[in-house]
Amino acid sequence: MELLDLPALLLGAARSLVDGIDDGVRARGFTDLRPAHGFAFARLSSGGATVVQLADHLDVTKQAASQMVEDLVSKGYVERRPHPDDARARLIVLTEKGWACTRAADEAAEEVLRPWADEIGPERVAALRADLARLATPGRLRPIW
Amino acid sequence: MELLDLPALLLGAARSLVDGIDDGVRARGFTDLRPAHGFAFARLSSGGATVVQLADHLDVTKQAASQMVEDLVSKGYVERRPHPDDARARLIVLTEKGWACTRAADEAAEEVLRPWADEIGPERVAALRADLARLATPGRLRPIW
DNA sequence: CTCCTTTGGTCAATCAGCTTGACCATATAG
DNA sequence: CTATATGGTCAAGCTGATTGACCAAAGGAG
Repeated sequence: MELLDLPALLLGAARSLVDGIDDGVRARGFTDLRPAHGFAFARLSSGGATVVQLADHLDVTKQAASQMVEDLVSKGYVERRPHPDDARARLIVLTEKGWACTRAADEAAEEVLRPWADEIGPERVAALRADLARLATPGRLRPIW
Repeated sequence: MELLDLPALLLGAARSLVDGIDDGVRARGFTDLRPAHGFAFARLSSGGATVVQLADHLDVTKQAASQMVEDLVSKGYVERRPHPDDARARLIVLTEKGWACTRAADEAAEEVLRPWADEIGPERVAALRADLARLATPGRLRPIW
């Protein structure tokens, strides 16, 4: 059993997926975003997050996360609100534009994955999900590009 | 069926794998390499390649590939030989050190993948391989980080 | 309550890896 | 033979990250 091509295969699949979704998002009019922003949106879409929480989720320094937030604020996707419990912190939340983009990303992901999922069938999808989860360390997601 | 977490799952698995292999390679004494170098080595290990071929494989510009080759030459992993058929071109080939590193990477990959493959069984591995291949565009591998 | 340490956040400088643009040498087509 | 295409390098610049310094508010210990 040749295992050694699995990393390349996995990477290739991940990249196709991410690129496909990114294309779909751009096609829906959000042309000033990178895939990494999508992972930030995913974190922000459940009640917002602080810069530090975002940094932790993206596995970058808080400075990098802060720069990204500044970028997203200037483009109108998120806004900084005072944190309800901590006067030092700010709660970063999606704006309406941010939500619209999130919906567009969900549509794009569905569009890319649906034909593939239908082709291989639900039980294979479930198996793949389980096997991948077992392979991944419980650690965090790093959006790499 | 919730498909939308698959990108993150895939990315997470790919990253665990790549990081695990990278750790193994470092543990074997090759501390001055990044994962991207591994993908270059994979291309070079089958008879060498020109800078342009390498650039194509890595999906970067030929300038970027050239810089990477220069880096690997200076570290002793590859060498530039005159190309047998084309006086403009140079054939980039692995040195003995480059081969040693390639073997180390294979060992590391085996070490990371074997327990997981044994756990889920060969038929699941085969299914996963097939499903991933179907998901990936025939396009090229991009080593992203 | 006051001190001291920890934590959230930003500013500034720097770095690594990649891109674009210009250029040269050789190959190849007409 | 000339003209264009291709392999490769040099140089400059950009982007997304990093490290380091710093400030303000929080939280624990006396």
